[in-house]
Amino acid sequence: MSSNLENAQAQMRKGVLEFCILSILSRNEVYPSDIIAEMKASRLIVVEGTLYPLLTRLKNAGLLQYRWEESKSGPPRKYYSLTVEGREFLHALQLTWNELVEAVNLTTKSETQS
Amino acid sequence: MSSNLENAQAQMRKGVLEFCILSILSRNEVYPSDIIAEMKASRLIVVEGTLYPLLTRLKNAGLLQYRWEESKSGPPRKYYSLTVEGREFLHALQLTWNELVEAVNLTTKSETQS
DNA sequence: AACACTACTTTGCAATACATAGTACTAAAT
DNA sequence: ATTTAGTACTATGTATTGCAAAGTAGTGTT
Repeated sequence: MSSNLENAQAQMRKGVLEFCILSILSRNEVYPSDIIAEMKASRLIVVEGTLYPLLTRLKNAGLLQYRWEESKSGPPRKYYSLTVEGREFLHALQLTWNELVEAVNLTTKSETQS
Repeated sequence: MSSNLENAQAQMRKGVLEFCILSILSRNEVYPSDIIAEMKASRLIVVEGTLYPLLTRLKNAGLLQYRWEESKSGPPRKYYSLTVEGREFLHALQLTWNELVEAVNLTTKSETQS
């Protein structure tokens, strides 16, 4: 059983997961392990069991596409990239994120005033 | 059926829900309708069916306390406030939020570099 | 007494992150 | 050539939790 704090912190991270993954894909065509590495470098942990189904979901929604590529060190990899629709989607999420940051700052930093 | 975009946007907001509610309670002793009004003013929507169970959960976790207060215009109200433990919890969440904003900015704004 | 308004509670559902286990391909070791 | 290790992708079950919707109850007005 995990603590309340860990739960709440995880909740926060969950909210931006999709957004971050799409952002990473908007810069590079990468395969899942690359994404995990990049997110870990930014202190945003993702694990396989989360990422693979999420990528499939985004692909089925028409936001992502992939191509197979051979690998020297194992089975072939799925290299993902954004579709046109995916780019529009990402743009909308970026706006939402900016608004959210502003809203949270309002809520958490404003003083009582009558 | 709601769109993918609405889903993703809602996910983002969910992540900060607990944090914002605790923040509001750290400034004022308020009852649930006050919280709903404040969050709506900051463009963060919460509805009764979400808020009431959440407050109960936080209270059971020892982060909140409440006292009953009579109302002129209806049934008595539960006025909530943070416990000492709740304040510590909120402080930890504030740190997490700051780190998250930084991490997201890293992930979404950094350019490809080799 | 009936109705409206406000406040709080409960129930069931849907979305989804995660742990875990499983499949499959490649390369190296024996 | 078969086994073993490493990598990549897939599938399944569970727990959390936000929300819609329906229900209960107190107060004041008509």
